Amino acid sequence: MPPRHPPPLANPKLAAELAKHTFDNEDGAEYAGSEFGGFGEYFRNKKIKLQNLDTHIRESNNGIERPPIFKGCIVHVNGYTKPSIGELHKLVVLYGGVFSQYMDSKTTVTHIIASSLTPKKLVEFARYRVVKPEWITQSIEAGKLLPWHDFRVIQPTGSQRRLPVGPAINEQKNDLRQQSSPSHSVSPSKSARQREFDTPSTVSPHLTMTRKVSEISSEDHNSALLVNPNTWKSTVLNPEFLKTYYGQSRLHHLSMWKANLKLKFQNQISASCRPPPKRPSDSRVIFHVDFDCFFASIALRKRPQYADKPICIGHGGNQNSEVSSCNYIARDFGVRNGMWMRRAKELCPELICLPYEFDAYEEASSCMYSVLIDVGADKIEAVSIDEALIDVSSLCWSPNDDEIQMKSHDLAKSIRNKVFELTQCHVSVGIGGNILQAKLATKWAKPAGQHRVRPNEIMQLIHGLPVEDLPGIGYSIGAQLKDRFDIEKTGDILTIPKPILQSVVGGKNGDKLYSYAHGEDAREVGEISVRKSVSAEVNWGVRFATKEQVDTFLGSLAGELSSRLANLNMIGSNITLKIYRRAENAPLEPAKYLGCGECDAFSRSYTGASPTCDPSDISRIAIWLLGKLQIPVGDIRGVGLQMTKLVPVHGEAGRQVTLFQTKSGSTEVATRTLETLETKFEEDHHSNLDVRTSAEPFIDSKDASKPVPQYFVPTEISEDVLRELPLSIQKEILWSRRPKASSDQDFVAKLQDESQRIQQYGDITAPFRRPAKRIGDQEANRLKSKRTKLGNSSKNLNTIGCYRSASKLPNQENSINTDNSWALEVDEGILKELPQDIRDEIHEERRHYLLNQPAGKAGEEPELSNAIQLQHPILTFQGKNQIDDLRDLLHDWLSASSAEMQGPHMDDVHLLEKYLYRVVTDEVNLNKAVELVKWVEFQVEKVLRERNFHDNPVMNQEVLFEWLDVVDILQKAVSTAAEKRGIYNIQFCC
DNA sequence: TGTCGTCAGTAG
DNA sequence: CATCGCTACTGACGACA
Repeated sequence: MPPRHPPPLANPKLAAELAKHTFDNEDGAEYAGSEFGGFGEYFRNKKIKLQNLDTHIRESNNGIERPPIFKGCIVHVNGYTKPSIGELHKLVVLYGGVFSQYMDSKTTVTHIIASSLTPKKLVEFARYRVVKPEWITQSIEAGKLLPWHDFRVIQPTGSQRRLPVGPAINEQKNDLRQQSSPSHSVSPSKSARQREFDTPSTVSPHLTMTRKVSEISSEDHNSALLVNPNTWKSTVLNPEFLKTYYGQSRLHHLSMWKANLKLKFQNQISASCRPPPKRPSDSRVIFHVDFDCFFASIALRKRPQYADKPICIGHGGNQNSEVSSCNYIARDFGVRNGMWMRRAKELCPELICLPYEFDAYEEASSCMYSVLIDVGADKIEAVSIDEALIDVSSLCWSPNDDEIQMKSHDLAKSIRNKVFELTQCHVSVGIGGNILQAKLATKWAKPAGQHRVRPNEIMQLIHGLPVEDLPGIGYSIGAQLKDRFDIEKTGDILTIPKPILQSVVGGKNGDKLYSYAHGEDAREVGEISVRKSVSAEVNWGVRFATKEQVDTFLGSLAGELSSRLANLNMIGSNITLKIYRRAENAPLEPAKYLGCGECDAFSRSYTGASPTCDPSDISRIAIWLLGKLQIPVGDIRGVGLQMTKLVPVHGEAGRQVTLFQTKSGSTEVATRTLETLETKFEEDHHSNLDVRTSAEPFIDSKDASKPVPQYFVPTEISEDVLRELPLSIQKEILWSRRPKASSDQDFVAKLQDESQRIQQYGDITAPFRRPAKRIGDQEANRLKSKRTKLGNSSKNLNTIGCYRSASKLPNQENSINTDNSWALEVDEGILKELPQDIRDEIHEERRHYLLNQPAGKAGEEPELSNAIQLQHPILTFQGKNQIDDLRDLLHDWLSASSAEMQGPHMDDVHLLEKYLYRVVTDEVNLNKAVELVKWVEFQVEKVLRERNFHDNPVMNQEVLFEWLDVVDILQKAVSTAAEKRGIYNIQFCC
């Protein structure tokens, strides 16, 4: 047994954490006197302890005088840093500064040290001096406090998006990046040691040239890159991409295999009528069966000549491909899975790289599983293609431990022999009293062996293991434990009071660590779990130069997701788009060919009222979601689509499947799955089922000839999205939105009140009915000539680069729309009216927007009609959409009404009001709306002046007020709409 | 207090 | 030439009602 509770002060980092910890409001039972005698009392006064710690630091460097470089500085460290938080603490204190452990005291903190910040922290710390750790180390080297500006992590606004990428600066940034936090990287599980090679390597001479030009856009860069047809073929622009990519991606295969196997064995369990006997948790025998370096072993079957040579599996033997598996000879050289080939070859120059054989893996795997099925275990759980758990308690357990030892060894031996017979590959078997123990035992079993962890050995065995060997503990948590507590071994976990541990790694992780450190594991083999998400993503070969390319690829990815859902007979109502964006300081091309390099991840999701698996629904939603992210298309390095809130397709199970490309046989699998899933769903997801049953029926259910449609019908879908949907669905949505009790006061409610308007005034709904894909050429040309008046911005408007979302969903409407494209169309006349600061802001937005437009390929101007419909719709009112026609219309309306001595008809006013509102928000033409309001005002005054001249002045005054009210209402609508887009103080002076 | 959206981490 | 950096799940945390 490891010492459970050594004196805390033996470990300075722990002492620091303890000192930070507040013991208020915690159940004292966890560390009552008997367990952690004196802790609470000893650390009652945190400040004293901190001072003690700092004194301790100063004294430990006996006598050496150090300049008080950081005098007056109060320094706080955020996230992982190199040097670590502990070392920085020491340095700051040694050189005269004060170290602040507390986040909540950041108001008094003078500097925050961080290698990099998550996007959230970037915002949170925007007002603080956030500096790289080098500020500390270099200041000490220089012997004086260096200006913090030179080390800032957050660049001042204005230059955030585009930094000059001249070679010298780039080089420096790469240096910094190598030390940056893994939390910022796409693959945090990769060690920093490996990632440091993820720096730009050889690029084509052409690209090298372009990189020397400052201010080159990522879109231009991509255009240049894609000129090479071979490169183009490897990217997502190739229509064949998904097929070839997924065919060759090891990680894709691993994930798919895992999911399929899991499903298969869960079905088998639920299909078997005999429920396995429930056993107490202390009388179980679990086997963990695992192929030894699976891929490598398979490769060697056909190539026995390499059996005694170091080999590995990867795509091509070149520098930046990843080692996916390697044999034990290669491991002796230090080669590891996931390592880049270049590094592996450095470690082992003789290393031979062999190709993948995905089909062979499946075959060998199924042999192993057939052996395991024949064992007659109580339960079986597929962990992955090469790894499984079986619960053999019925076969092996006995009150006598020696008997368990004997029985389990015989069984393990026979499993290993049978699998080897069938596959010529070795499996190792780990045996233990729970999953944790079995998996750990496998480490001792390998290679080609078996090992059982006896109950009396378990603690001793576990306590010397690196914490990362525990399930669920990876690179990140491991690093935190090392940084914060200086802990690397599992046994040391128990030296930390649980609440303090939890304050660092989180509550659940803390619990898990504690029970694992005691050798306990509550999980059971073959636990049934319902699939909660289906997703498809690509983070390699993603290079876009235009928005059209992104849309097309999102379409393909939506198709992929749709067909995966269909194969599972699933539909879902929540779609999440995930985007990897090239990190601020990352080079335009990472070291890995077409890799994503260092990225920031963003996601946006949308929940509809009823589930779907329709590819065009998914595609439209995805495109719309991307609009919310405002990411320059050239910086997109990864795209993912995920469907959640899943429900199984009821009834005609086969029908949905046949709508999509389906592998032969998968229908059968899916159908078998169905009952299991539905049963499970009804147990687990009552509320989810409600979603479907409560949705509006879109097609008369009495019409039995039609299939029940699974349309995706968001209740609060934006008009943007609505317009993109097929006409039939649009109508159904409008119907489902039919008015309940609409208050005259509630403008928004009136906007929802569509269906009545359809009947009364057909024209107002014209924008909904317009097939968004088809705008007539005539109309497009007229629009073009109109747009040209905006001057040199017209090209950018039409070629598109930045996504936009004109309207947002309720609850997601933030104070200011971050879309800055609106700035382009603010009328110069209006601009003059605005206060100076707002004018500046608009100019800045214009600059920013234009800067972020990817230039279309020279000589390949996208088709105008196509480009326009991607921009925004031209809304029609009573059949008119051109400003002059509309003026005529309004003129006639006013003249006719006033000729009859009438005030306005309020229905007409509301229609116009709504139209103008949407001209601003959806058509994104503030100028047009303002001009129309001015026109109405002008007409009102003019017409009424004329009437005044002839008729009863008293009558006319009442009517006059009514009409002036109309002007007021319209002005308000336009102002409100403009504010929604972040434009204030609109002037309506005629 | 519960629910939702987003982000991060993990395994194989 | 290169290269094929996926996917399902859990958990934390802040915003919101």
